[in-house]
Amino acid sequence: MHDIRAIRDDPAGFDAALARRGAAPVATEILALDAARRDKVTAAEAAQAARNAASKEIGAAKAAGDAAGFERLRALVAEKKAEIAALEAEAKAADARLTDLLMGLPNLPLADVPDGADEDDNVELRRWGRPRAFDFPPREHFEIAGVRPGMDFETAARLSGARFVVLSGAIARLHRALGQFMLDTHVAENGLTETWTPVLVREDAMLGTGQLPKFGEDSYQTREGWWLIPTAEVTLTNIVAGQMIDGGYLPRRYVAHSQCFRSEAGSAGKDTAGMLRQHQFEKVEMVSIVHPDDGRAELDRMTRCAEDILERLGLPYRTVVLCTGDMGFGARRTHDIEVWLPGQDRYREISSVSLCGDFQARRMNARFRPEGGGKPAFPHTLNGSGLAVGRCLIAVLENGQQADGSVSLPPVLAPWLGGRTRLTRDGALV
RNA sequence: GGAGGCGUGGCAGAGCGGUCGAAUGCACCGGUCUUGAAAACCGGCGUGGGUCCUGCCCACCGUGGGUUCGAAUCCCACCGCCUCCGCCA
Repeated sequence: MHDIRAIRDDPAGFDAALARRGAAPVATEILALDAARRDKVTAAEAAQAARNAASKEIGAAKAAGDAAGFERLRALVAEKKAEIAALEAEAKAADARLTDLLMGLPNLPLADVPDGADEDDNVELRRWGRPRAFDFPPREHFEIAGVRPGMDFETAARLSGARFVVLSGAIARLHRALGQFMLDTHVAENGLTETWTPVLVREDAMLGTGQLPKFGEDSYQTREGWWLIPTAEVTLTNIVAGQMIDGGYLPRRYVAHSQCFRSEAGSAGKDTAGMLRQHQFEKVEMVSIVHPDDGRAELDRMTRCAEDILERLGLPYRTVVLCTGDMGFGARRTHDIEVWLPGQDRYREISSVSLCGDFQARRMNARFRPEGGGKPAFPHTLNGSGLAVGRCLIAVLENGQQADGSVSLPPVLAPWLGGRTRLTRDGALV
């Protein structure tokens, strides 16, 4: 959510920043609602002050035995009371309209974010590794001989429908190894705090991080009203919701390995083969809560944490900065990391790291008290995948595949695979 | 699922119809003392909003209603949390 003062101070600048994201101007409407709200608030407060003054006199009138004065003041208070109720109702209505409007507005891009309409306008920051030269046509992950016994979409369809998978044997273990490797690496090497959270959350949590109110279609909700998290960003970030954080407690850096659930509404027909796009998947997620001065540096740090995982796995990637048209709702700047998938002959998103500024902190009412005293302020929040486990599994399989249908696995995973480093063409770990 | 209890400032915790924006303690920020620190003592210290802004005003004791001249205090509803019993991984 945006700071109404910032909009008051520079409505044109606000609209201009929104326009970079392709959003229509709203500052005029916001300021009109804000002005109406303040008019009502001011009027209501004046009436309240009058009532309070009369209330005080009542005591004196009664004590003095001034029956006439008492009745007169009593009538005045009754009159003000009705007036206050009416004005407060109007102020509240204006405030609700304003909040609804503000809660539906996306965050503003930072100045250094490139303008653009869609992913084609994203700007590459760097590349790491070189895609391997194959002396045979590389297959997609679900076509590789050694993979097929352990990746069962038919059974998953019977159980759950499209966009689900049953993993078994070596593939299930490799999948588990990847998640553990990522989590252990972030904790041991990057100083993040291992966290385990619910995957069912209240509506407030979804509002806080920005999945709601606009994107309810993308997530699942239970009969009891809980939402299934589409990412652990929701729970990790909302850890500080409603809190007053001691300034010395920042930065907070969390990491969690969780199930994620997405309805993929609007993705019909996209990535239907294989396990690239599933309704349920695993992700290792990083979240940082930092001092406002440290947000930009933290974005780079977090991006490096994610890139580091791919480098340890020996998977070629490129890092792009999303253009204004491709950024998510709550982001001010986003770095996507795309891993090379030989089977698709292209880079595909495997991580997205975003700096949200105080946008989510305002929605969550998460504040910190600066060290050395001072007014409470909003911290800045960041979130990033480190990494999407299912997609990483795909990348490991496709990049390591051999002509005979076996797969060479990254040596770094051996400790989580009982020392094994290869998947045979029959689907065994050796 | 059944029964009961509780929601007050950063935290703990009083208050139970007016003198309460709210005692007290802790934490925090000054200051005295000290070579320095601690202790002790003195002072300060909630949040948000409005405004004709070196000030003044308004609101806020989970949320929303109600009773009353007047509500943190009484009543109702809702939300949340806790405890016990049942069930259960």
